[in-house]
Amino acid sequence: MNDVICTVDTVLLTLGDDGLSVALLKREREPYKGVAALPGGYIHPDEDRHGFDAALRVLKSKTGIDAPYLEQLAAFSGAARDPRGWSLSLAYYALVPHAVIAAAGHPGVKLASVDRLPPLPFDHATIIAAALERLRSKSQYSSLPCFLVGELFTLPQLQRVYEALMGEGLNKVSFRRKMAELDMLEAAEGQMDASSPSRPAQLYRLRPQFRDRLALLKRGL
Amino acid sequence: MNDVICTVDTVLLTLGDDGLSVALLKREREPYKGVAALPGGYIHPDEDRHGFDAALRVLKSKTGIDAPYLEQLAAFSGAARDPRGWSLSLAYYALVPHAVIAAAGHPGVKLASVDRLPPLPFDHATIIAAALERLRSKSQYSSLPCFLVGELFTLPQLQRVYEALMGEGLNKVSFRRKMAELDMLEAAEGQMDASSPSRPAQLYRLRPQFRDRLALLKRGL
DNA sequence: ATAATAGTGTCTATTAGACACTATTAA
DNA sequence: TTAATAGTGTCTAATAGACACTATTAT
Repeated sequence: MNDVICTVDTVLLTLGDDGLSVALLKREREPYKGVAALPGGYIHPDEDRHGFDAALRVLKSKTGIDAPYLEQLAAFSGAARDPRGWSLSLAYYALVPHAVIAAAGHPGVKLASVDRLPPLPFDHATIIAAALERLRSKSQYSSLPCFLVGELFTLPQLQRVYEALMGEGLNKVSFRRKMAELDMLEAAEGQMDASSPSRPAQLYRLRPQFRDRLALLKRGL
Repeated sequence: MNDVICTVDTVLLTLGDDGLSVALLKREREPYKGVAALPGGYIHPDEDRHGFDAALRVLKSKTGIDAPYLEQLAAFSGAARDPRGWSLSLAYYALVPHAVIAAAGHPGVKLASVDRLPPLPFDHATIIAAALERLRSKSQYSSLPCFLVGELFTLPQLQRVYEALMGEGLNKVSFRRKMAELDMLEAAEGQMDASSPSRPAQLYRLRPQFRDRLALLKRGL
């Protein structure tokens, strides 16, 4: 009908020791064989019910990660982006806690700090830039950053995540007011200690209704 | 390679006498021949440099409209949305002043109020709903609504457009403070009168640098 | 002058941030 | 006890909205 190469690419983001990082994999085939690239693959019309399914399948098969926060980013298309011909990539982005990547432990998956990306094939650098912009923008007014922390977390931890994403310090009182306004957290009865030579902080978890959708603020941040 | 049907669909929006409206066209071919649908068509890999180009071409050929505000909305894909098979539609949305549609004057183009849409083929109702959500959301913190008015407009007119999109009245003083903060308007030297049996309002136009990109508010409207 | 809407000055209410103070743990 | 960080009360600053007043036109 019309010979468009249809693929999905996924920007899998996590927050590790050297900040926000993307999962990259060495390509197994030409073009760009051996070059680190976003986990991606062809859409399988006989297997994937829709694009979202395809992104889930690709993530699972290439990184071992199962049910992350996953959202369509945009479609990237054109004659110039792939040497094989006119192509269209459905780009998705996913957020996972750092521990989840370690636990999945797929061999080829390497994390690269978004501030020190290697040269990337196709328009993958553009796709990552778009994902970062989306993540940072949505972090201003939603619970999106919660998907970068584990199931249990403290408010100071969460605030540090927001601060890392938005690149600026946040007022503690305002931050807590906003989290209360979002009304998405519930206190766990345990307490934090481990790392702290100081007062332990209350642990929280996401309330069930916000584990697969976002809580939104009226007036940002 | 993989047999995915690749199309573009465009949600062309305008603000007319009965509120926000979408341009619909009767389909010339099966499936759904004769049914009103979004202007759309196949991607032409030999002709379109990328998806955006395809959307421009489709809009021009089906509605006669030339250089509207045009932005990618999302990709809609899957096995179930088109009886012909697994398909992927790149959806774009466009904003134009009402007068532009009249001036283009393509025969088959009908405007339907978004509150009274006819039954639509494929997932076009979903696509329109997504476009409206995007438009309303971006209107909260950007100059997007300016693309629904003509080249010259008054602040009261612009405020009415914002109010129509957001479905609520806005404070006049705050609205004007925000427009000043956006710093995107320049006064035209003429004055408005025509319709008014009262004081004429100052005419404004978009400053050149905002004619093809958005001005953004820090803290929403 | 009157009616009608444009445009502004200013007061009040709401929201965000600064800052300090109390709380709770480990050593 | 001290050091360190969690958590909160409260004052101040910034922003948004209410409201009324002046401005400019047609009749």
